[in-house]
Parts: sequence; structure tokens; C-alpha cells
Amino acid sequence: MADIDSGSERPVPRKRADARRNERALLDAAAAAFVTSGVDVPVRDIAVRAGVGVGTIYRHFPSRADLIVAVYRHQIEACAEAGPALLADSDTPHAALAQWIDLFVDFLVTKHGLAAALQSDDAAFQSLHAYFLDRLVPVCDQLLDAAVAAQEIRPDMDAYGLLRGVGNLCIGAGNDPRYDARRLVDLLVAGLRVR
Amino acid sequence: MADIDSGSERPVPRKRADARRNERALLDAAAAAFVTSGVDVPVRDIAVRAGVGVGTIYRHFPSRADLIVAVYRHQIEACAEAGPALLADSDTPHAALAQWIDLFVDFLVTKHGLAAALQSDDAAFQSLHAYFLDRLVPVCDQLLDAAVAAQEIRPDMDAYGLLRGVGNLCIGAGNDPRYDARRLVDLLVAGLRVR
DNA sequence: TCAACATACGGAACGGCGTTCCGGATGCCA
DNA sequence: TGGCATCCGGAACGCCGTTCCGTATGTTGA
Repeated sequence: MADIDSGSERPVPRKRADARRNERALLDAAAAAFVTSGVDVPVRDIAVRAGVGVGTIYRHFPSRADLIVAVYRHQIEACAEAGPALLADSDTPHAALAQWIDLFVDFLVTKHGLAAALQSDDAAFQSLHAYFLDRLVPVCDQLLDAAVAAQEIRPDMDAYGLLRGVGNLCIGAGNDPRYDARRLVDLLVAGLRVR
Repeated sequence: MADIDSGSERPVPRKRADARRNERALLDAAAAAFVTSGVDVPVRDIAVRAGVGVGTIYRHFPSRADLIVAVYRHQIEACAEAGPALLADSDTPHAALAQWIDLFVDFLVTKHGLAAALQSDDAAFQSLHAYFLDRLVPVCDQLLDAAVAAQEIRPDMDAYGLLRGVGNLCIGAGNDPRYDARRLVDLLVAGLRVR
């Protein structure tokens, strides 16, 4: 989506230098703030870190959810692209599915508060929700289909439901040493197998 | 906890009539508001429903979490007490466990937003968290122990982790027809079985 | 180089939230 | 009925995400 101006004419006349600088500063500041205080960190804190006013945040990112998406876009892309690769490399589709879900869990568990934000029905988080779904559901679907075709798992599980379940299980992981989200996800994936 | 004054002397001299009336009105109003708008309903709305000022809510319930606990206390108690009963009546401990978890899921799924509040790390919800845990973890532990003793499930699952997992899976159920929390919980419980 | 303009900035302001505070009202008991 | 402990209502506080707008600044054409 970025840098479409590799073509001949220039319909989008490039943003001002300070705007580009601020956008970069905001992405860096937000990433750092998310690590320190979780994705629920107040917008004002991010603005202070970036040395910028709050208004500037909203010029670049329509809502806090879009900022979150922007910060994690690369990692989500990487996760999505790992799906077909795992399917090609693994011994069985079920192994690929398990490994891919592990990747997803790794991602969520290390982002304090992200899993909770993902399931929030707050309208402000709709774009976050939508981006994850658009990008990951098709990948998960492909893995599920392959495992079903190999008769490794029961055929009545949909990718959307599974991803939401895994996402839900990751909520609060990392806050509480007594709660091991990964083990529960493993249990869930184990329950998926044909008996 | 209520009505300790069945004894002889009366060290706690009974609350004023208007206070008792308001507490009852608040419980009723909160219950109705939770059904209509979920447990996240603004405190002011509950106050309006009860025909009372916001200050009155906080005199009776130290925080919104305590109001939630008060509203659902009876149902939580019922769920807790159903555990031993199911264990006595069911054919196998695993069946009892599955049925009990079903009860828990039934309870959570019908309380819009409760499951999310339960997992929130917000300090205001600590008493909610604590009450659920105090009351339900021992029951779940008993069911798990029995099922482990009968060699029906793997022995490495703790009651706290399981309850949190089930609670997490129930987040957002009821908002989204595409998400079937019960099915995922069933999968989780199925994954618990020894292979 | 400079003026003029589109673009972007900062932070005050807004509406909503949970919670606290306190002057005034009210039930209770002597 | 008077006096007092108890309780009430709702304004006020601090924090939040988001919006708005007067001001500043990068850019561009002359």
C-alpha cells in the first residue's frame, strides 16, 4: 500500500517532509509504548514520547486502532505468509496447522493487551478486528481444509471460530504466570483431531 | 454473608429503611440494566433506573465490580453447589466435569460482557475476579481430581487455568452469531481426555 | 530569493466514563 | 417532638479517546 509512486506520473504529490518524519516518529514511539505499557497505553503518552501533539496522531491514524494495525502490520503479514510455507514444508497438514497457530499465539502473547483489544466490540477497534480477519482467516481456512482433506481433524470447524477461540485464549497471557495460554491452545488443537 | 443478626444481641443495629429499600432497588435496576445493555452499562444509567443518585450506588457497593458480584451471587453459588451434586449423580467424573463446565458456560454466555470483565486486569474488577475464583476454583479442582483419579483426563491441568480458559472462550459469545463459544469449550474439554 | 498557499501542527476543548465529596434531607429513638 | 446518626443527590474531579481550529511551516512558482 505504501510507495505507489514507482509509476510514471505522480497523482499523489508526496507528503510534506515534517509529516513523514512525524509519522515515523509516531510509529516508533507507539511501538515502544506498546512494549512498555501495552496497547492500552493512553494516546497522550504516545504523543509525548513522539514529541508531538495529540492532533498529529489523529491526522496520520484515524483512530488508535489504525495506529495499532500500522505498528503490527509487518508481523501480521509475516504470520499470514508463513501459512502456505508451513503447509509446503511440514510432514502433515495438521502439523502445519499446529505450528502456524503457535506462531499466532507467539505473536499475541507478547503484545500486552492486544488479544483483548482484538475481541473488544468497541466500534473504535473495528478496523483492527477487520484487518486481522481479512489477513488471517483465509490462511487458517487453507490450513484447515488441508487437514480435513487428510482426514486428520474433524470437518466441522471454521477458520473464523478457531481464530477467535485462539485469540480469546491469549487474553491476559503474560499478565499472570499462573495462566498458560499456550497449553490451553494446544489442548484446543488436540481436541480438533479425529478420534 | 447477609442477615447475620439471627443471634441474640444485635451488634449491627440494622440499616435504615430507606437504605434497605434503595439497596433492593439498585440490585433490581442493575440486573435489568445488565440484561439490556450488558455489565458495561454506565453507572449513571443504573442510578437513573433505580431512581437514585450515583452517590447512593457507591455507598452500597464500593465499586461497580461489587455490584456485579451482588447481582450474580446467587447464580454463582448455585453453580458452585452443582459441582458436588453432578459428581455424585453422573456416571463418570468426566461426564460430571463436562456438565459442570456447560453450566458455567451457560451462565457466562448469557451475561453480556461479564466474561470480558472477569478477565480484565483493571484493578476495579479485582473483587469480581476474586469472588469467582474463591468460589469456583475449589469446585473445579474437585471435579478435575476425580476425573484424573478415574484416569479419564490427563493429570497436568489445573483448575485455575481451565476456568480461565473457559471464561476466555466465552468472551464475545452472544455478540456474534458466527462465534460459537460452546463448541470451542467442548473441543477444549475433549482435548483434556487421555488419548 | 521571496511571497503565497496548501498542508500539517499543537493543544485546548468536548463528551463520556468511574469514582469521590459534601451540604442538605430523612428515618430513628429517647 | 427534638436531636442526631445515617443516608441521599448530584456537582465535581481526573482520566480517557477524539475533534476542532488558530497558528506555524514546508513547498512551489515567479
